[in-house]
Amino acid sequence: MESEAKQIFDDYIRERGLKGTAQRDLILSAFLSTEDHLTAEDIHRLVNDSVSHNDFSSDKKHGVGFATVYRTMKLITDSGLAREVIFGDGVSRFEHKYGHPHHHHLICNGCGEITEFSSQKMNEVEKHILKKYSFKAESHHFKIFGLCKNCEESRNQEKQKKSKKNKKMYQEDK
Amino acid sequence: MESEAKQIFDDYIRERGLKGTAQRDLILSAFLSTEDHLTAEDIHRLVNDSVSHNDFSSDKKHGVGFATVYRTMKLITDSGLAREVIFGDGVSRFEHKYGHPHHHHLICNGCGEITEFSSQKMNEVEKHILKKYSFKAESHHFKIFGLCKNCEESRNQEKQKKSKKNKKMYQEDK
DNA sequence: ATCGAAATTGATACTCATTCTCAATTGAGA
DNA sequence: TCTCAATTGAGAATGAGTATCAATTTCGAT
Repeated sequence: MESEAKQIFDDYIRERGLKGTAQRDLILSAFLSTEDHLTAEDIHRLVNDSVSHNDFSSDKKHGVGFATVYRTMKLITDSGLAREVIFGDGVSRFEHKYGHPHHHHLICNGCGEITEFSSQKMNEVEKHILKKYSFKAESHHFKIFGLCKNCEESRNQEKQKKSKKNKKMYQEDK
Repeated sequence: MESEAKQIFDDYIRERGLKGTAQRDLILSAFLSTEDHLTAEDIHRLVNDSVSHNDFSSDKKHGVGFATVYRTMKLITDSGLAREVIFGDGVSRFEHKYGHPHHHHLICNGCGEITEFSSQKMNEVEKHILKKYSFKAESHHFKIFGLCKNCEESRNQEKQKKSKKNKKMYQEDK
């Protein structure tokens, strides 16, 4: 649960002689509040929106800064609660690691939806590859980009409408 | 072969009403000259080094600019000769696509060595996943980060040497 | 071979995510 | 409470990649 995660972070902070702060609490809570794959900007927004809604802090002059979000997400990642994922669009995202066994991702190029999957068979194939190349894995990630069911269907409908405008078309390798 | 690739690029250029230029030739040649996974900076260096060695162009005032490298690599990618690969270190790399069937990567965190692999079994597992989620793949990429055999061995040796230097140690009461 | 419209180029300014710097503030152990 | 190291926010800095633009080059039409 969320409180377990907070305990883990708290332990991590104390073990290192670091300090607990209101900002770190806010950022961790924001991160834990959803299962989404959040960017630093997402977290920054979540945190500052929630702060402005809390009137107990009406004397607060500043929101939480971007630098603090980045710094804290690094701590949360190092504590083992988060994993950084890179989908190649130039922005890092953070996903839950605690209580979330390793998985891979389907990323929809249409709507951006992210679906997680895992496969025992794939793990076995990977193990075989690693042995073959005498490679010691530290992390691994299979990403499949494409179209989710919904986006594929709506794209087909668009195609029918625009079917006269077929200009550019080259084949993918297969 | 290299000439076939150049023909493909030439065709691509002409089909689009674009122009052939010395810079584009240089950049394509640099890209084709190696099987490495090159960054834009790598290509920029390769191109400008080779130019300075060619005395036929001693009246040339400028080398090929970074912008031209980026622009041309985009063309080469669009022509189907290159594929952009993102290893998550903040820099894009380009690898051969023409004549190189799809594959995945082992990336050594120690020396940076990149090993390519492919697996029919993995393709089958992927096909199964795609069906399960009704997902239409457009691209996919399995990356495994870790240590190659050499780096793993030298890391173990280092560990043995430094095994006495364990100073900092906080109690782990759990 | 020349002409000229259109494409291309290099330099440079810019964007954008992320990191760094630093003075001011804050947390927590003594 | 005191003290001092850790933390903070603001803004500067970084670094990869893109956009802008005047000058240059290409290439098909003449």
